[in-house]
Amino acid sequence: MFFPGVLGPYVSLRHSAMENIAIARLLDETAALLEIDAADPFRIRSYRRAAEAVEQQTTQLAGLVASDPKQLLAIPGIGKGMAANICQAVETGTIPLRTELLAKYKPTMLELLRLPGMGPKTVALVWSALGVCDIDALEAAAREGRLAGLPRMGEKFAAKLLKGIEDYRRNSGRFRIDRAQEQAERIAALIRAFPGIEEITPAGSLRRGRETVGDLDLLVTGPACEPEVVAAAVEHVATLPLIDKLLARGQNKVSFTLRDNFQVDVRLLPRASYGAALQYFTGSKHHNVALRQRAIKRGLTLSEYALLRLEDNAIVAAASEEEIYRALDLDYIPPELRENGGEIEAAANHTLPKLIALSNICGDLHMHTEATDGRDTIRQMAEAAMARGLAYIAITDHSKNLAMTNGLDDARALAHVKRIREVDKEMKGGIRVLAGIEVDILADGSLDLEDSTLAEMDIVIASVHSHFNQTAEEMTARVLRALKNPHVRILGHPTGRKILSREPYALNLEQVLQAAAALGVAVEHNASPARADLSDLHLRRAREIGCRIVVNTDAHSTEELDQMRYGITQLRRAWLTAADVLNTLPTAEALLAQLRPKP
DNA sequence: GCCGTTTTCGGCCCGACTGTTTTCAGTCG
Repeated sequence: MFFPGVLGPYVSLRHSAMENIAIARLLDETAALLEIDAADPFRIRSYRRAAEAVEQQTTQLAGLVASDPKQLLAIPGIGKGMAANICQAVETGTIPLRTELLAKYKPTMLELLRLPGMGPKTVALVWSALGVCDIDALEAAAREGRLAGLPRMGEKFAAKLLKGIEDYRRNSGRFRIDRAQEQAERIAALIRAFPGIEEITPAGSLRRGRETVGDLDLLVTGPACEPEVVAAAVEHVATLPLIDKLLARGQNKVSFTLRDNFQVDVRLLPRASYGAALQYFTGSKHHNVALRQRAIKRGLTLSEYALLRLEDNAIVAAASEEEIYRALDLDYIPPELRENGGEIEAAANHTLPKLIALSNICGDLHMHTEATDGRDTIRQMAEAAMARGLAYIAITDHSKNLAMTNGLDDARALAHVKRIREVDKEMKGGIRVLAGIEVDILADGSLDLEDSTLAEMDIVIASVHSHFNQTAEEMTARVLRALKNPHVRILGHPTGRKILSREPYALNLEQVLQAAAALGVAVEHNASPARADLSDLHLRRAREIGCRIVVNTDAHSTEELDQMRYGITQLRRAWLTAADVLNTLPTAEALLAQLRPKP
């Protein structure tokens, strides 16, 4: 936590302000280096656990280190050694063991671990055998066939690796929307501390709700941003404590990067032109081009400063986006639709859809508890969901095939249903708690629990968790067979896509969506920003085909229930309305009636 | 390295799937 008002913006907070997330990253890097070093796997796991524990703390540990380091020991997973590591991290910016290992290996090797198929053993192997320690060298080695001499590295491996490198390069430098959102909120809070700042809005792809964000554009306005006084506010922004590198500092713009290389551009704008700037910097580029063409046809010209009449440069609109769109004879276009994908025509014809909103969501049908890999209890999840205004939820823990998550076998799953039913009663109608399960689809398309077990569930979500290198035909056949199991009511995260780490697996999604529509199985859009597994195009297609769509958080803790907002953003980008999504139905009964009937 | 003891040593989520090594180590979830 930063306190610019107390410490003043000029005090270097570099170490004392080391945030939990940065400490967690150091611990995690140490774990990765230990893996490459083939250290004791349990020791490695302690570092990983410690990293997770640190990340989940709601108070900043740097403060604790300064006041009472002993309190660190109260955190589960933090013992004497880790407490010392955390203190070192806060005081020196690194951990001794990490420094030591970085002398033996190279920091770029940590990046290699992010490539699919590259685990610690393989990273260590290419380093010892070929001296390869970064992505460029690895790519060269793969292309030149130098990997072929190494165990388990044939043609197929090299091809997969090159594809992985390509995907990685395409996505690197971009940040997941939730990370960008968090950073935007933190920076906005610091900027707002300056008197005379009234409004701060993230523009660019964050405002449009893209899955990933390249850099952050923050637009700021208020009396302090008027031209004659803006210099002081610019000074405030240019000296924010979280700035790592100051890149540029102009009359009303400050550019900088954060420690993780995330670039932020802050623009301080007078109120009178705020709408034009917001419109301009929100984009997209294609949307803006089309809008400017439309303006010219009307004898107007649109820039980041204003919408002007060409003949006499008179200002037609500038202060708000609404008046700019209105002056162009358009209905207001929500940022999520601004991709030049037909939204301008629709706005002209008054046929823009009334997009779904977070407030339309009445239930969440996919979440985990401490019974498997979740963090909280059934009761805690129910209470948290109720506090968020939901009318119903489904508890859907993992099944046994996901052994790593302590997945439920038939006996445990049945016992879990009992407990869910009890909690449902305890909630006394404040919220309905449905019993469910997320079963795994095995390679042959069968499910990993007995039908008699599934029959006890209100909601059965079938998900593919292991997809590896199957062909599209194999994957599709697998999913199609699972859909035919009459107990399955939802197809979970159907593409298995993970943002920033891998491509969607090959799967004939068209065939799968058709089958789901025909069988009445709902298709899930997973709201978790790590997955966002159906793209907006997939979602539009699903609706066209007549698929029932649900949006679920797949929350593993009460806090993750908040991730619903990111799922809604993706649905909005797909032009979906509340009527297109099943879990906007007001009651559990209404929803269950719309899902495929239980056999 | 952490934890929880039957307190100071032994346990620590484990099974499916991959490539290509004819028998399994490595990766993934």
